Amino acid sequence: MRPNARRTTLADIAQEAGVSVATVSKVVNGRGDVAPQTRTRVQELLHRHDYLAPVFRHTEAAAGPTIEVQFKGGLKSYVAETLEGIIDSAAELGASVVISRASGAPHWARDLVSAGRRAVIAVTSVYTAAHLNELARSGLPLVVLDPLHLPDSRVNSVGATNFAGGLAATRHLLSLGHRRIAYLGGPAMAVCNQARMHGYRAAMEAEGLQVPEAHVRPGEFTYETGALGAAALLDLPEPPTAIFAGNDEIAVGAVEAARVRGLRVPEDLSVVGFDDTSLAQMASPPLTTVRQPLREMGGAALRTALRLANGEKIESHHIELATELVVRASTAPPGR
Amino acid sequence: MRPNARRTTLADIAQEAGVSVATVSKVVNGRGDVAPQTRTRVQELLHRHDYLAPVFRHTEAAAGPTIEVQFKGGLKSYVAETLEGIIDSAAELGASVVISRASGAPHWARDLVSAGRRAVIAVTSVYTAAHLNELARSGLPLVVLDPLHLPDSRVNSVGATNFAGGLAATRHLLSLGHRRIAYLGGPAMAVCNQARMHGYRAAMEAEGLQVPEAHVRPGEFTYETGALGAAALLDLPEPPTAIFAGNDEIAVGAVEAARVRGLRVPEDLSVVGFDDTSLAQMASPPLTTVRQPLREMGGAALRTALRLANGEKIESHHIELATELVVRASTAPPGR
DNA sequence: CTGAAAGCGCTTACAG
DNA sequence: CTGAAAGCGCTTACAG
Repeated sequence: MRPNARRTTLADIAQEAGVSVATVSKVVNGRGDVAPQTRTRVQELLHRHDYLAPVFRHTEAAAGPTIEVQFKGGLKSYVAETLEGIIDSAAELGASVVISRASGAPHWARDLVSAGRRAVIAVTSVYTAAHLNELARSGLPLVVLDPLHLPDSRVNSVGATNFAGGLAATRHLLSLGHRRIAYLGGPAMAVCNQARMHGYRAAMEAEGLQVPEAHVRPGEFTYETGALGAAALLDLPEPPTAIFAGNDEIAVGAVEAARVRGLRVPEDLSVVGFDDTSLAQMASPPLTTVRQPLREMGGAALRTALRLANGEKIESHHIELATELVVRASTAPPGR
Repeated sequence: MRPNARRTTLADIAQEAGVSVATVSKVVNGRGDVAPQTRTRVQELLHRHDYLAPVFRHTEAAAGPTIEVQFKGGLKSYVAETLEGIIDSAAELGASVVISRASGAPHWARDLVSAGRRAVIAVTSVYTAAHLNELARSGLPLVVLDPLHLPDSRVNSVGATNFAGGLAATRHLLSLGHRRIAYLGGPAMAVCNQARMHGYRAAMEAEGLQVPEAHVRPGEFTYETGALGAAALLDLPEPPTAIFAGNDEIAVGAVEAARVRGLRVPEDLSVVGFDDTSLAQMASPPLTTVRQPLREMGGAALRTALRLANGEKIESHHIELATELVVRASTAPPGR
């Protein structure tokens, strides 16, 4: 960022605001004894001049602005590949990446500001009104990657075209000749899951096919959901000949459920995943899946975070990158 | 770290060293115009009092000391699970984790010091003499996780009992009745690979078995090495009935090579992996493998890094955590 | 609520 | 090489 320019000091701001350095200092440190009007004017100037406390100048000069990436649950392939995209874009743009688990500690956002973080990227997390308030109070910008909620204009988010992906996956199975296709999904409340499922439903309806209730099963984005859900589906009087899974882990669990029952994939059962993490390429058989451009999504989130940290305006509070069907060896025409 | 104690200032050091604050300041900033003797005495005191420049005090108060984790190549399951261990231990001990790819930039170590990093953890990397010199000059402590070189007394490292793991994996296959067992390994120069291979050789020799040259194949720790290597092994006039793979990715590649040839695992071919990453649990069939306690290894590396950052002495420059055989569904007695 | 003044911890030209 | 002195950018009691 601005290589040679002398950094703005409190004195600069004080002069421009027509107040004393002491008053500006109070605003920076959030003391109470400042008139609301004065506070607003000074804050406005601090922001416009991208004022940075001297405690952070040294660090930023050496390692650039630092962005905090928070994740929930395990550091699975999905998160790891997104993180790779974030790290590489950060290296390119001269920023640093701190990684941690999302914490619900009382003043987490203010603590992050004190630690010099310039923005937060949350990977697949739920944010509550309390979270948003805490963030707003701290002034820390947030970018959510693969939001679990509906895009909310108060937060910036990066996702993928989940509906189109669900549609493409299901059409692929239909074009192979499948008619009994089940959907084994993630959490019912997650928007990404809903979009994938509705893409599936849209494709089925367009073909004039009824979806029996038992053929749509929500769950978690885990191997166990895949193994258990597929087992239940295969025990149905009229089992599906193909399963569209909400992500690759579910798909791999479904493949294992088939294997345990002596069914071969794809001869006896076709399976389509979602994400195209390294798991999909290494599954046996390699998985037909819907690719999410995870590294690119990570890169987009990082760039957005940096722009917000610089006080720039963002054109759109939500962007989606294109998904793409990748055909491998886990799908084939239905047997017999 | 030391919650209430007032931090040591330059004035404290100056008084104790019997020099002026200006001189101490010069030492801290590495200026040339200080007598070598004076410099040494002052440096000694700075280190003993754990002097921290004011630019870093604020950050450390809010987020603890920050440790830089560097990896090479992709952020694979192996690295991701280790990183999880590092992150969790850091959260517990109040430290922050910056993650980046290893860079060979000219003054990388000094840049890290300027950015306030207190130590570096390198995951599975090679370090050259140039690296070690750059580090020594910067004074930044290094901990290597799963070193690719022989433990060197100049660097601290954390590993696992690879030889014992190789022995256990091979004995398991022998006890199932296998006699033609092949080793499909990683890079020939990597010590962890060498130790696994020699564990395998030791188990074979103890049983009085000759290992044909063609049954030991080095490669990379990748799926491709597994797929290609297993294909070559299975084309041998007398193919092995079992393969011990240097890691889980190689094992999964071998499973796929078998599937492609119409061979079933474990009925026609047994496969044992190494690491027990999530890949092993999600493979089809689930992989018998040698578990490395990756999270614990990450935690141990983080604790060591923090102790070094605090100027504490470490008892041993290398520690190894125990591996453990995990039997799943990819191994069985040889067929027919 | 505001700001003059004292103070803090550090850095830097410069005289010796 | 060393350090007295001026200066920097900020914070904090405290008087008004």
